[in-house]
Amino acid sequence: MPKLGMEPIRRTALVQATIAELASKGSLDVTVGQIAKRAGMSTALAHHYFGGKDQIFLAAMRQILRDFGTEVRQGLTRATTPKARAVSLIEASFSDTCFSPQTVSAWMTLYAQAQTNREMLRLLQLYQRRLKSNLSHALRPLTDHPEAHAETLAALIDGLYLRAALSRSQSPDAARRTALQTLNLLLEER
Amino acid sequence: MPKLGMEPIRRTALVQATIAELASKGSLDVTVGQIAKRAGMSTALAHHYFGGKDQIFLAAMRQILRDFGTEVRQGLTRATTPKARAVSLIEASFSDTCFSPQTVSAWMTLYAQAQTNREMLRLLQLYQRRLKSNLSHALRPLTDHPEAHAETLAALIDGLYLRAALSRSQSPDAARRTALQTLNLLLEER
Amino acid sequence: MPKLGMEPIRRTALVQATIAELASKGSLDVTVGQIAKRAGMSTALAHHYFGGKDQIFLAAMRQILRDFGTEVRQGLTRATTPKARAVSLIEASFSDTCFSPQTVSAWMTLYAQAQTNREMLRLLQLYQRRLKSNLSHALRPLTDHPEAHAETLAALIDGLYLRAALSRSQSPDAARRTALQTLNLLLEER
Amino acid sequence: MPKLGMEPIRRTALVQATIAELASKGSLDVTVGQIAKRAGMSTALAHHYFGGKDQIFLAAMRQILRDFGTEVRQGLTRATTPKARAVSLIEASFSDTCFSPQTVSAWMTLYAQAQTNREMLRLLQLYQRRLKSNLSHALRPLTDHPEAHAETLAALIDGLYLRAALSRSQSPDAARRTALQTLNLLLEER
DNA sequence: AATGAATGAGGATTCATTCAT
DNA sequence: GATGAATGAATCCTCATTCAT
Repeated sequence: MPKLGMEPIRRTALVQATIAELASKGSLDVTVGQIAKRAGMSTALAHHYFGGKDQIFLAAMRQILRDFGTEVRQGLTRATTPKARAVSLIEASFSDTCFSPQTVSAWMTLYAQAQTNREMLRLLQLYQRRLKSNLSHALRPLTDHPEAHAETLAALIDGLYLRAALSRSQSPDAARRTALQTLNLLLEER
Repeated sequence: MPKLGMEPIRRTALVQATIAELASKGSLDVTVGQIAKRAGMSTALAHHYFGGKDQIFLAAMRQILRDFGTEVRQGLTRATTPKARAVSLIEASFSDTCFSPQTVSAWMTLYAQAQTNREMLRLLQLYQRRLKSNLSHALRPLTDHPEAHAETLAALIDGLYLRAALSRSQSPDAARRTALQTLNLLLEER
Repeated sequence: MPKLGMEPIRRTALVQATIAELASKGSLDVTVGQIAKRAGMSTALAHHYFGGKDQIFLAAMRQILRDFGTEVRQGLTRATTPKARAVSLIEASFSDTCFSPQTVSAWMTLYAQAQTNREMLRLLQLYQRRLKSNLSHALRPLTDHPEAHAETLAALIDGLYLRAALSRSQSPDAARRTALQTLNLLLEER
Repeated sequence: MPKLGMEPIRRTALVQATIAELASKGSLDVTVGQIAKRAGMSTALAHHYFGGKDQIFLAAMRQILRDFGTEVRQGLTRATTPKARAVSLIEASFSDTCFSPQTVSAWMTLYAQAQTNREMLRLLQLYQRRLKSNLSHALRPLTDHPEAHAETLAALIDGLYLRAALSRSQSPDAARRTALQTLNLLLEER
């Protein structure tokens, strides 16, 4: 019997390498060769396990979103009140990991690719729906317009993230504060 | 005898062609060859006038932002009250032209490129600063926190645009309404 | 304990798979991976039993010629007169099996490969000699020039086959009739 | 103005190089790189002028058929009687150039490719139709069955060529004689 | 001013084959 | 006997860029 069970190991390694390479290059211009090299294997093996560059990329994006989702869920678990749940969603969106180079790169990749790549678009929409649904669920006990406010907050979070991640005109911290203030404003409304 | 004054004509043609190509491809995968062909000249000439692909792209981005800026300024001119000025800024951000394929493509390009390309980043920051400054200027007579509210609105606009442009989970129209409602909310606050 | 007698089973399976794959692809562009998969084993095992792709192909060609040979012999057995023997040779050459996709593919492969592959050439020559020898043997009681006529008929059969197999400008049936008419003509000669 | 008119030169060079490479390799396994190198240019240029490997190959095949066609036409021009025309067609089919390595390779390529490549098939059919039509035209004054006899002779020519070209069991000369004898036989028939 | 010509460098992908288990 | 693992080498193709005219 041959060496067994390498597939998950290799796939994981490739996904990690993709994320790392994405971060170090800071752009989408990452070749399968670079990824494979970083993952310690031949390009042929990378293709063998993923079928193609697109799928490697997709797997990397999925991983990043999965990690983010885990963080979000942990925050929600710790929160005991509806308000605390909303706050935790905002804080997860501006955590340090969200601003690591690879995560920023990945998000920008996702935005750029979503225009042409069906799967990427689906992935992005999944995230967007989840954020909004989490927010509206948290806001339901607190306002008469949970849906509308969730939409506002979700968009605000994305916009603040974009500005903080790319232009540094605002620090992540300031972005988080702005989001929290808007949350308060939305809830105070009579 | 050489034709005189060709430079601005050629440059304009190339910029227009870049924007058009960006729109039709819906992605950054546009080659100099395609651009030059659409502009009715050789790739060599395109290089001659711009020096390289990056600079052609940059010029195209600049043009798009310039066009957007013009639209914004026209809206501001027509507005007679501070509130109307703020509304016009929002409306300009969700106008039809902003959602044309080429503009969406251009914005995503800008976000993606801003990570690695210094000039692209500068351009993006320029837009961001201008939007915020326009907003805060409009809000100044209306609120005690023009800066903070401008920041909030600017980010919200970007986030709503992103969602409306990419995922169609929201229509441009709904995005505009959300922004306007938030504007009202911010101004109603005592 | 090792399974015994697997070798012939595996080899047969691979040969059949090769022929099938040749047919479904309709060309020589068949990979060892595809063959092995169809045969239900790993590529490594295919190599283990055959040593290399060339030998797998060769074995497949041999099998096809062997099958054809069997058909020919059965036809000859059923024929009771010299003329009937000649007719049966012609009919075997234009039987349905000869025009099945895999057989056509195999013949073209053989012709193409014969230029560079010694074994393939030998195989082709074997077939050609056998056809001519079968024909001349059948014609011997019927004509003064069995060798010459056999050569003519053999070439005619190959040429008609080629035309019918590839271009469909002629149906297999028409090809057979043409060959039979020429046979008659050759025998009528005084 | 740039260096002009290179296109036909380059295309010709590539076609010649393809034919030469086909001959020296004796098989279809010829890469664009090898062809380009032999033609003294980069692979990129080869692609530039032809668009792809298939089209380079196709152009080479066309050239070979064109050359053959020219030879045929010259033979026909010199022939003064119908019989002489038929003879000249046969002789053109077994001329020395037809048996040069590159021509043989090209024919085998054509047969093999015709199965999958639409254009190659069309080319082959073109040749087959032309040969038959030339033959039937020549035979018309000489027999009551020009069509049938043309078909027989065309197929016989192809079959004899195949045997002479590949297996050397027969010399080109013997093949020609066999074809001529069959021609006589077909015309003597009452 | 303008361009056809030309290429080097690289990139995704494929595949026959080998090896350790 | 059997196979998953792994790869080197090759192939087609693309593209930004340069150059001579």
